Amino acid sequence: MHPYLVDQRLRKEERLLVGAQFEAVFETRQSAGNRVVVLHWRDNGLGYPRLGLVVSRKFGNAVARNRFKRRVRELFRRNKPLCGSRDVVVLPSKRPEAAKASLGELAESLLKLLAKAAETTNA
RNA sequence: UGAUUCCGGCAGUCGCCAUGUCGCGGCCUUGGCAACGACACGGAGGAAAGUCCGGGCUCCAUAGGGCAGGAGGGUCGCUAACGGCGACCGGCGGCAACGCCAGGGAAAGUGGCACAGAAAACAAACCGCCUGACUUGCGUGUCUGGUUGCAGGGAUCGCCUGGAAGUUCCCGCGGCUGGCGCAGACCGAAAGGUUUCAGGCAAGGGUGAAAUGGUGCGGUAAGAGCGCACCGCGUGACUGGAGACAGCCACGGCAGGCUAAACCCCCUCCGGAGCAAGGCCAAAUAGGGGCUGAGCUGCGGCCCGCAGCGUUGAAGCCCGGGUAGGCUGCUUGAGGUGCGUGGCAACACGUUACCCAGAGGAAUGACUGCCUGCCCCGGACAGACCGCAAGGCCUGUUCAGGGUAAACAGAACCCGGCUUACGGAUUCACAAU
RNA sequence: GGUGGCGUAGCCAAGCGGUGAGGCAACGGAUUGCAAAUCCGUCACACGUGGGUUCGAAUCCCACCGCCACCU
Repeated sequence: MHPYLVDQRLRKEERLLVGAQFEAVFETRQSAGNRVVVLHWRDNGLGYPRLGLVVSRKFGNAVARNRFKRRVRELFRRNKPLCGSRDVVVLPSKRPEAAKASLGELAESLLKLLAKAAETTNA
C-alpha cells in the first residue's frame, strides 16, 4: 500500500496542475456523470491517485466556483483509497441543479461515481 | 435626516498556503542547499466586485511648438492626481434637519423646431377691434357639433366625520366658434359663385411644448412701454466679500423664443501601452554564426571488411536568438495607531506604538460542543390605548421549546476615488410631531 | 488579470431627434382532388433595464444588466 493512500493529506503531487496532465486524462479517458458532477479518469501507474478540477465561469461567481472546488478536494482527501492509482478530473454538471447541490448531495453523487470507476477499471 | 464602527466568539479533531527556528541518512567545494519532518507565528472585503476616472511602477516613443482627437466646466480651497473631497454661492425639492443639480457662452457664426397654426424667427396679421369709403356687406334657424364660463341643479370620487373648499360626469342657461340651411343683396345666359374695400391696431380669441416681458392705472377712434407705479430683465456706478455673488442707487422702455448631453466659441487638462508590463535562466526539436579540419553512422564482443553520408564541410567545441517550463517583478506603503499644532472643513505638519495575505488550475475549509446574536411559537408579569363588559391590541421584562450562523460577495502589481450589490448589529448628532 | 464589441417581434435584420421599413416564421382565406409553390389579408408587450437632456428619444448623455471576441 502506497503511503499516500493511508493518510488524509492532499499534497501538491496529488494534484493535477499543468495543462499537459489534463490533456493526458482527456485523451485516454473513461468517464461517467450524473445530475451533479462529471468524472473523467485514467490509470497513472504511480500507486496513488491525483485530483484535477475544472470549473467554468458559467457555473457561477467566484464564491460558488471556489466552494465547489473546496468541497470536492475535501471529499477526495477523505476517500483517497477509493480512487486507487488513478488520475481523476472532476467537473460540475451543466445542469442548473448542480450549482444548488448541498454538500451531502455532492458527496453522495461523487462517491457513487468513484465506486463505479473502481469497478470498471478492475473489470 | 445625516454620519461612525463591526461583521459572530471560544475550544477540539482532520486538512491548505506563507514565514521563522531546529532536525536530516539526499547533494556538493564541510559549510551550506533543496525536499521532507517537528514546533512557533500569520493568513480576504467594505465593497476584495464593475473596470468608470485618477496616479505610482515598467517598457516604447519623444528638440520645441502647433493641428487633429478626447475629457472636464459656479467660486475658492485640498490632493501625487482626479470626472474625487471640503467650504461657500446660485437654482430646485422638503414644515424642518437635510437632499438633489454636466451649474461657462444663444446681444460671434451655422443648423434644427414634426403636427397644428396667419405666422416658428427677416417678422407678420386668420378671426377680431377702430376710423373712413362705397356698389350697405350687418339678419336668422338648426346640430345628442366643439370650446369656455356660472356663488345654477343633480350624481360621483377622495380627505375625513365636518361641512366648506375641491375631483370627474350629466342637465340647465349664457358667450365664442365650426358645419349645414333659410332670407336678403350683388355677379353670371345658365350651372353656379361672391357676400365688402382702404387704412390704423396687436389689447382679446384661436393653434402649439414654445407666439417679441407680467399686473394695475392712465391714455386713445381703437390700441400699444405710448406714459406712470410695482415686479422681472439689461447696462453702469457705489458698498460688502479672496471670489462665485449679494445689497443698494441711477439709467434704459426691453435690446428681441427654445435648443450647445446639435455643430461650435471660450478656459483648463491629456504621448502610447499595460504586471499576459518588464527583467533573468532556459530543456527537447529545427534553423543561424565562428574555430579546428576528416571523419561519422549501420552490421559486430573486438579488429579487418562491406554499405551509406561527407571537403557543395563529417565530427567536436564555442557563441547567439528563442519555444515549453522556471525564477523574478511581489509587497514597507501617497501604509498606519495614539498624541500635539494649524485650519470652519477636506487636509497638512511634527512626534510615536505597529508590520498587517502574498496564492499561482490559484490557499481561509469540513465536522463537533458550548456561549452569544437574530427569527418563530407558547406561558407568566408590568404598562399604554380601545370597549359598558366579555375581551381586543401594542410595547417591555422573563422562562421553556424549535430553527439559523446569515445578505452581497473571494485578494491576483500597488494605491486614491466613483459606481453598483447587500442582511443585521452598534454608537453619535440633528429635525419634526 | 487586462482590452475591444454587440443587444430592435419566435428568427434574420434596416433605421442615427418628429407615425419603427422589409424578409422568414405563425394564423386566416383564395387556388388544388389533397398538398407544395403562388396570390390576398391578419397578427404581436419589438427598441436589454433605470435615470437624465429635449416640446419630443430606438437615436444624444450617464449608470446598470446580459452576451460575444481577443491578449497564453
